[in-house]
Amino acid sequence: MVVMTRWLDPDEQRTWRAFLAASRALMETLDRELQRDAGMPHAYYEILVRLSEAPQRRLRMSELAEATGSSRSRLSHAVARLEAAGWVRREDCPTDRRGQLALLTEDGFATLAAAAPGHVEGVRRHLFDALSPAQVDQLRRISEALADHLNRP
Amino acid sequence: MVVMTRWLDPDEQRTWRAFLAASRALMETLDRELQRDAGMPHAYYEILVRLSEAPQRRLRMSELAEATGSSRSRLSHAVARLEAAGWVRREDCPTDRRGQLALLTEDGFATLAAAAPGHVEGVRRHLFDALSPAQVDQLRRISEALADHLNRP
DNA sequence: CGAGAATAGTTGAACGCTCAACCAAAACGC
DNA sequence: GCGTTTTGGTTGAGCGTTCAACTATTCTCG
Repeated sequence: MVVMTRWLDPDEQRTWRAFLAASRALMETLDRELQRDAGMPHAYYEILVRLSEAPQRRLRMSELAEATGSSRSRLSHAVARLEAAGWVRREDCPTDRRGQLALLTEDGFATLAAAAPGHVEGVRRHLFDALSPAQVDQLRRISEALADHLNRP
Repeated sequence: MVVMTRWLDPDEQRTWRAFLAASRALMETLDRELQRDAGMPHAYYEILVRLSEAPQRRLRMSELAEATGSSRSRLSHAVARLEAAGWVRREDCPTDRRGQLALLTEDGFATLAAAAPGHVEGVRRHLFDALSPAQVDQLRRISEALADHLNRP
């Protein structure tokens, strides 16, 4: 059966391209800043953040993957690099012999603490400073609706 | 001089993380679909789109880079691959001997035409179907403000 | 005009991500 | 209990991006 494409009208087209350009530019800017100032990509920073917030600064690999919205494979590669940098260590999971825990080292915590102010400042300058309080609220609702929608079975 | 970090308040934190998760998930979903259905990443699809819209389906490399929000290096590598696939060809620029034109081949156009309906459907399903018309409008204004802000000198 | 600066584009190495294949341990089902 | 399936995680190859270095042309202006 032939299904007609629901093309985008000019408004939708404009919205989609603006969103594409803005989100890409924002991410690239933050990524570049973090790479320059802390020597790590944003994805790695996020891993350190999640570990730092976890009880005992340790998480199962699968939980960490879930928390950072990453594939298991990506996380596995990333943790390998973070381990080589001395910022993360792996431990066997005591309750499941398949499992691995990733834990943030003192070094990793210190590196994160050093990187955080600059990065947060970047998020504020590049994102929040451009938006009114009402827009921030709108963006939150939009993003949550979107994330919800994408996670539907 | 010591500058106090302007940390994110809980609302901002929530907004930032939601935006991060949503935009990443959206891009990954569309990228995966395009890779599966058309054998190219979203970035390459965008290059073909821009070329298809240009007069005579050809653009200077630097204009193409600008239009797709890409670095010259990235574009150079990308066009090399697209050329190998037979979707794009390079030509010398007649007015500037440093310059190169990228032009969309018939094959490239056909491939784009075949990929477009599926991709547009994906954008609609994953993005617009999740939002009210008011939210679409809000997202456009937010994205344009953001892009503007990021381009300020 | 001519020297220096700016612009256009390419290249190669290093890095991060994806995908598919894989191994090991746990959970399930009869 | 034991084969099957599912889950947790890793691995290596291939691809796309970044960054810095580089060549070649054009622009600037004293």
